[in-house]
Amino acid sequence: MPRVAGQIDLAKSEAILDAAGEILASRGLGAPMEEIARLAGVSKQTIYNRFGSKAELVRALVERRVDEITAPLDVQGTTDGPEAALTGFAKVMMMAVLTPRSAAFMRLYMQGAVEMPDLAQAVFEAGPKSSRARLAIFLEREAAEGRLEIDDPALAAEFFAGMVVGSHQTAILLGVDLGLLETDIDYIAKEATRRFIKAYSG
Amino acid sequence: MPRVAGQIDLAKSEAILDAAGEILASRGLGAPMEEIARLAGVSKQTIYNRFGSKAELVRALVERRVDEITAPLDVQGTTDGPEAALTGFAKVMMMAVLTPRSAAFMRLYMQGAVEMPDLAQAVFEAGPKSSRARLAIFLEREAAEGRLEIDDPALAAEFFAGMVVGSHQTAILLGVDLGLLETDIDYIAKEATRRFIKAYSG
DNA sequence: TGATTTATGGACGCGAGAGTCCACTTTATT
DNA sequence: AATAAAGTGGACTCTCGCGTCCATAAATCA
Repeated sequence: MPRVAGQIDLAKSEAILDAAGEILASRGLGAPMEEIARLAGVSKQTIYNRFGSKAELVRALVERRVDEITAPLDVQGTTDGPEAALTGFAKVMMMAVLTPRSAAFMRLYMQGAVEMPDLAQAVFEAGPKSSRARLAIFLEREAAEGRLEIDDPALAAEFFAGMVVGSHQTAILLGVDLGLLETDIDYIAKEATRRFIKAYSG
Repeated sequence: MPRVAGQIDLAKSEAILDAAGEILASRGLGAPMEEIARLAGVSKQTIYNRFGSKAELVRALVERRVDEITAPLDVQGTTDGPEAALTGFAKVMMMAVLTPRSAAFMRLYMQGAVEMPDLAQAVFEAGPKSSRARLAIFLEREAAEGRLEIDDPALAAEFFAGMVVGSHQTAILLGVDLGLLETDIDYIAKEATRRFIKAYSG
């Protein structure tokens, strides 16, 4: 008989979300649906068929992105002291935060913070909060094994993350290009690690 | 003869800017001019007579605000070590950054970063950049007088400011209420100062 | 008082973008 | 081939907000 119901092309939904991310991140929440449809190679109606409304599309987009950013920021402990792990964490974190792309997304979330508070909350928990929490766990372990002296691991994690990201994040969110090179990132990561360990040694 | 030209009520312009700040900060750049006019107790036409366009109004608003935020973040050095000065700086900074009002303004600037890059740049230089610069000067002085050992004062200033503001800024920009009390701010300021000094002692 | 400037407020033109409608085409299934 | 679901594209409605226009009303000077 006929084509069976619910047989939609999942790749097309992905294409729509990709396009939405591209357009919305660069032009803000006000960007028109027409453009998203055009970039996705899809008719506007198809977007509405699948997502219902612009708000729902944004919701789906953020939820997918949340899954993406949760993963990479783990802290691998080694036996030869916390230096390497902290420096590695610092580098990954800077990379994650300071690319124009993630800055554009962050601006998008912040713009939506008023209209869609629950989404912004989810982003915060999947991003900054969870990465700090993992770092705190790592620090607690290091402290337990006597390599550092930390009374408040959560606060220490905040401090380290803050040192690393610092005002660079504010700058890039304001669209100011600081022109950080890979060597700068290396330097900052190493120096932050060195000072942090000094601050938390017995 | 007639009323002489250019005899406009300056207080009215202030009222317009106040209202614009209030409305735009809370509702974003998309908020309608009608509301600003209503809150200012002024007709819409008057706003256009004085500012010409919405973009110009925003420009004037940001320029005024830039003047306001440049002032307070000075670092008062004392002879009895850097603790008090740093803790004071930390508290002022947290207060300045973490109020809902300044967060709303920051969101506004970030939203405008795409359309009005020069404005966002001005905000960055008047705010984060200048406060770090002042802190760096203070640290350099402390180092020169042998109370701290700092090879890179600018980076050290970034570190301290980052420790203090940390992820709280990201959170509040995302509209997440961390419920920081005055005692929490005290605790963070003191702990950050303590660790920072430990990290930068000979 | 009379001339002139500024302010009011409400109506209006205009463009833009969300979401809908619909006739038609494509795609998959039996 | 016949059938039904999913997609297309373009026209369409509706709402909203910017910016303008204008007739009228204060305010300010000589």
